[in-house]
Amino acid sequence: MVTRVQLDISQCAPTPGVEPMARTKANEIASLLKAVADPTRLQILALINQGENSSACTCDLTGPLGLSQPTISHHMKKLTEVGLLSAERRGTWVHYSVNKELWGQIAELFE
Amino acid sequence: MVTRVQLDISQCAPTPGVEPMARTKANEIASLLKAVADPTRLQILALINQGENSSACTCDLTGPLGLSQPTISHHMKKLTEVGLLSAERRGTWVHYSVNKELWGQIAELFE
DNA sequence: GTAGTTTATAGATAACCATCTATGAATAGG
DNA sequence: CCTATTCATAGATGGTTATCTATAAACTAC
Repeated sequence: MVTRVQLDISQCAPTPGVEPMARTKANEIASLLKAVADPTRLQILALINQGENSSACTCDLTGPLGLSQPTISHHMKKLTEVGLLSAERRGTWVHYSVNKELWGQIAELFE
Repeated sequence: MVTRVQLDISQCAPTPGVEPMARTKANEIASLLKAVADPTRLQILALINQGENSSACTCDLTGPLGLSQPTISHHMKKLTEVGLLSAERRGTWVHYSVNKELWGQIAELFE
């Protein structure tokens, strides 16, 4: 007796063998993108990239962005946590600069 | 009488003339990135790009992602609203495909 | 028409997040 | 020591969102 493979095209049948992106990897990428997907943080990153030496301190940003110092500090922390900003203390000031390598790796996700 | 510009380097003085990215533009970009900055939607986009003809319907995704149909539908709507997915109805099914141009424009934001 | 299948919507809930005010910690200069 | 400046943290609040169940809408086939 010959067994036939029944192809039921009237039912929804996802392509077999197609595995979704691993959830852990998706979570990692999403965390990175979440850090950038905020209007204020986009403005912050643009402002830092705009500066002469590509760095800025918190107090440089409160004025132009019209936000309180704790709010800016909150955003700097978010960006630092994912590695997009690196912080360096020079006396009273903390200078933040953009991690260009990670910045470029985001671009590669969409190529 | 000559007026001197007083340079007080002990105070925080943001570089004059440096204007932040326009808030409206920042909001637009953030909306687009927010749509992508979700682990489930990253998996959805990867699955669609993985398919043979780069398209998929909702019912193809519920199984592999382990989520309910309304949840998938919710995510498809989010992605469609920002233009990252386009929907085409063929009979009972709705086929979604990725807008490659917009996809590439995201990459350009990080170059 | 009825029945089955796929997609969309409505409503609820729990979790998350951007912002504020108030306060503390760290540093520099007297 | 004290004062001033910069940055970080804690707590509160209003808004957003990812998920579910239940239900409706759209389409196909009989």
